[in-house]
Amino acid sequence: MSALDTLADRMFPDVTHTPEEYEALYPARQLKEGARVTRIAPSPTGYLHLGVLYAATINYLTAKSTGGVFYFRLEDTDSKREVDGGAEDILAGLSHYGLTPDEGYGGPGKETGNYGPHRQSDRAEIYHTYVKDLVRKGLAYPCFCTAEQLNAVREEQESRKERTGYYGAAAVCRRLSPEEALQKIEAGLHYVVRLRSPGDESRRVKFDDMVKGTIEMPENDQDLVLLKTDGIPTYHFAHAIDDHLMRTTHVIRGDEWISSVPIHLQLFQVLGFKPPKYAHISPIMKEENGNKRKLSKRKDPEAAVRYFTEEGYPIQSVMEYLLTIASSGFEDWRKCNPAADRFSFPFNLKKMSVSGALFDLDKLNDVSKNVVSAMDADAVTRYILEWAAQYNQEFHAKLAADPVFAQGIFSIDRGGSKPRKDIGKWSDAPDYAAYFYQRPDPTGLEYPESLHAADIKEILSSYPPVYDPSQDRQQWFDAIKALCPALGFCPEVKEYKKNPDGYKGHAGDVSTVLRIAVTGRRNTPDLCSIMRLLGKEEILARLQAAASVL
RNA sequence: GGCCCGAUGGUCAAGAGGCUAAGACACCGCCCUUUCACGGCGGUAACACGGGUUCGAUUCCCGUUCGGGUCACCA
Repeated sequence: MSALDTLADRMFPDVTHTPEEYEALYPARQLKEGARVTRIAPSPTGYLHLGVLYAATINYLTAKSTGGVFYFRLEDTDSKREVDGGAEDILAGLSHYGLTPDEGYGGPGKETGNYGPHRQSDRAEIYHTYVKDLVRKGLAYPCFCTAEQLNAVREEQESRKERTGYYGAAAVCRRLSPEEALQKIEAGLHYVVRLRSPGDESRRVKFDDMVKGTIEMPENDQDLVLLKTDGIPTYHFAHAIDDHLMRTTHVIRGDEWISSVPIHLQLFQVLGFKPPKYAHISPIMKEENGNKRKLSKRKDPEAAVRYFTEEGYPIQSVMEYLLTIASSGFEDWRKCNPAADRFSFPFNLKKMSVSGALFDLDKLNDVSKNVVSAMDADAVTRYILEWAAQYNQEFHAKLAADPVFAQGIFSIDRGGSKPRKDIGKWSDAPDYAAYFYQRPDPTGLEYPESLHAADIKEILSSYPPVYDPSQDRQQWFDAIKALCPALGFCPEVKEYKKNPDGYKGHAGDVSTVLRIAVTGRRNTPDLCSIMRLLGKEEILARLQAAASVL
């Protein structure tokens, strides 16, 4: 038995399996040619972030469009930063947006697929098996340097303006013999396990990134940490092991990882794995003081996907917006295929934008108004009810008290070839519907300045007798026109414009006065429909209240 | 600072060695119209800078500037 074997056994006495066994346990997937296996592998350090949803969308689309597999892996190797319920929130959020993984970690005790476990904290044995093998082969070694020592080395390197890190002369533990290392372990010293990097900084690695193109960088020569003191792997090592064993074909992740690719490639090489294809996507940015920066969980409310749910953006809207950012062709495709399932969009990683897009709320709102305008009243009412139950109970109580009336509100001017686009998110609804539930304050009404109070009062008092709820839109307006001559108003707007001085105003002004008295607003959807919904009694009461204060 | 990546209107973006440099959002104007919204029409607004290569660069090359990322026992 060699000294390295002894060392390896001493370091990992509990490892009973071999890498070969795991290779056999997780065989290559039997998928059709071209099928891509992708994944979303968030770490539960907070709630679902827009960036994660975005990356998940792209991974999902990539897998689905090729008949592949999209799975979920939980990267919970940093217990210090873990947030309670984070994993569940992320999982629930993804499903909510239609990105349900085909396999993976599904919550406490829930695992699907043949390539698990997918929670890294459940994979310690696997990682240890591979590290042990590396130690035995002399490709990894224990390092006993303390944080203080490491800091001292770094400062030294900085003062000499050298590249910092654990490499070359700084890599003291690399030069320990297996016997010396064993001795330190026996002495009870804590250690991490480092890779014995075969890299050379003067050589260059080249790789093809599916979105950024060909990239060339110096080779990695850092003896990076594989296993932390607590025996838990670092991201880099876990990435290599997991994505290999889970047979990921395409690693699609944020471009903050791009500078680590030389490390990852080296890891795959040392472990004897075939590396996956990489696609590094640009993050969604935010503008601040004229500069771009990544959307920040702390500073930007819209970074949390929860924000969109709370604001009441339909899931379709958020997804469509994400897709327009992800692929410039999406909007055109959507225009040609208005009803198509968004996931049937022929997505292509190579057409993704290379630089990060600024998050544009205006654009989201526009996308969302289009989405909402295509829904029927039934759906809109249902969604608003659902949203309000959660985020605006007072409003919910009003709607729920009379669902038919509520649906009536959202039916006005809906449907047809030119639907209204007033509502972009459900939180717009309370204000949109306010006057249906509350009489305007008669003393606060603002009428057009061109009209005299006396004329307004006359309009208000002469209208009630001609109002009949059974009138259709045309009859309703004809009745208003018929009232005009006696009031000194011109029934026809066009005619009025030819001779403005001959009248006090026109039929439109008359209806505006009624509109204001009934709704308290100058701008509303079709007044005739509003009146019919409100009911004659209510209308008369509102008109009278308005007239009484003049 | 080292190493990577990037740069087309305010934003998102097509584009290609020669075009009047698309389109969408936002903004402005006009039309339609009982208000608003919708819709239609039109408008303001861009190839970061300096060198090359070329008959001709916004497009290719180099440099500069600016922006972004990364340099952990975090992911």
